[in-house]
Amino acid sequence: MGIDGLLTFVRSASSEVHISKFAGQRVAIDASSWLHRGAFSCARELALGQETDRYLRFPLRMIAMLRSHCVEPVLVFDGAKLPMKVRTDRLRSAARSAALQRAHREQRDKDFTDSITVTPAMADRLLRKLRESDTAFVVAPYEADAQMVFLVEHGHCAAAITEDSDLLAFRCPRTIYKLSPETGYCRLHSFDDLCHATDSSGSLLFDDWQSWKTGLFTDMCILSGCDYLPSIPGVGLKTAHAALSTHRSMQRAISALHDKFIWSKAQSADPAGRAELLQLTSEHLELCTMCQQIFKYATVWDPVSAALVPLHQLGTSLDIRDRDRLGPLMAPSDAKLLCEDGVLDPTSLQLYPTVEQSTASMPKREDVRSRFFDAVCPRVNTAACEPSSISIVQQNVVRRETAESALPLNEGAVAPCETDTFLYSAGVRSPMHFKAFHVPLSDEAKTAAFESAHLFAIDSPPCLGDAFLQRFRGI
DNA sequence: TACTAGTCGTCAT
DNA sequence: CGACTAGTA
Repeated sequence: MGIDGLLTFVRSASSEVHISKFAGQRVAIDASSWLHRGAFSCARELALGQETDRYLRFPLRMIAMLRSHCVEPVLVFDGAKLPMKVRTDRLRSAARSAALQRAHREQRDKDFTDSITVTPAMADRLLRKLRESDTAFVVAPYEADAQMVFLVEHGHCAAAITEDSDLLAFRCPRTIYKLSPETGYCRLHSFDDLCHATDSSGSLLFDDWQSWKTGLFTDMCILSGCDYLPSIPGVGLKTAHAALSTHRSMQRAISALHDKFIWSKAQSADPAGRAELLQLTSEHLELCTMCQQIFKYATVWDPVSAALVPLHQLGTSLDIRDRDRLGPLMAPSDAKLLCEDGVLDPTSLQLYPTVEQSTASMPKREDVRSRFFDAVCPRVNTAACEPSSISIVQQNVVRRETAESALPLNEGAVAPCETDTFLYSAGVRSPMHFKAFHVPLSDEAKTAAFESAHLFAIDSPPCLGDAFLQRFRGI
């Protein structure tokens, strides 16, 4: 998905350049897309579970190509899945499994390549190569897209290289698409150049660019359907653009689109359904507002402060449920190991198996980080590599179990849950899967729990889209 | 005219 | 993931 058709829509505001335009500068790379392309060279082996690392060739070749033009890459890896994205992820992984089934049956090349999945293990192997070659990297806590935009906006990188149109929705200042591995030519989209974008008849797409720049452009992407939320059936980029051009706000555009949709279904006169339709409209607006927040405040890693921060400064404080939709925070020590050191699986927050073995024999860890951030970040704390407590509690996956005395209760892993009960973890560090136990705690323990700001509970995230779409289709 | 659903290519020999 | 296209309202 991404934003379907967006790159074509704004093509007039992009330009063909050579990558050497960025000579002497750093660029952020969407590492997953390079791993994905690399995996084509060994799709069959990967599908059959055979040992191979040929998928590393392509990314390494691309890195060499960039360096040959004096462009220094910073590879940005995907982190954990955002709760709002489960719908899209589920669709994609279902398609991959289906392809894998067919591949096993019919042994067709196409099915093998369709089944390609970039796994954390593959990312781990690339990360190791990057350390060997002193290549900079960042592991995003959640969306690599948001992380790349942060690096570009804060001047760590001059541009982002990707194939995903979401970077424009994130308002990335400079994005490079279609970088040719052979020639080094590519298509550059500068966000501010969008003010010159025209349609096929040559008229300006974004009149009063300032208002598009500050929000309407992203609103257009959301309304046309993004990874976090499907669109109203029949609404694509053109319609979203037209509605926002006329109405100039998400709220009014949604109202207008709903009216139009309902008119087209010729049911506007039904008085019984009217109240429910109003309800649907306001729910849709709320879902779109959540998407706005993700595109603006998604959780990213700030290499300078060595902390998880929102992509942009949060104007107002959000309630905890809204906050966690942007990507739950985690223990600072975990965030550092994950994002800067790249030694944790983003989903489980467990050390990669291979790394765990080497930690067991207590090797030096100084070479673990990327060169680029050495200057701004302190040394790795080896002690922090020991598996410790979980840092995030996601109530919808908590399996409530009775506490048993035999279980080792790690320090710190406490989250306020009910009045007198706290969730106390048993040392599993994944924000997505873990066991927790209801344990009554002493007052001191409660105080300690509240004082550890990084420990908290979140409500079950909604699986967006499905129910919403069904209700629309039911009209 | 615009949206949709489907197909194809991404590597690399 | 995007690009491209034939089919549809």
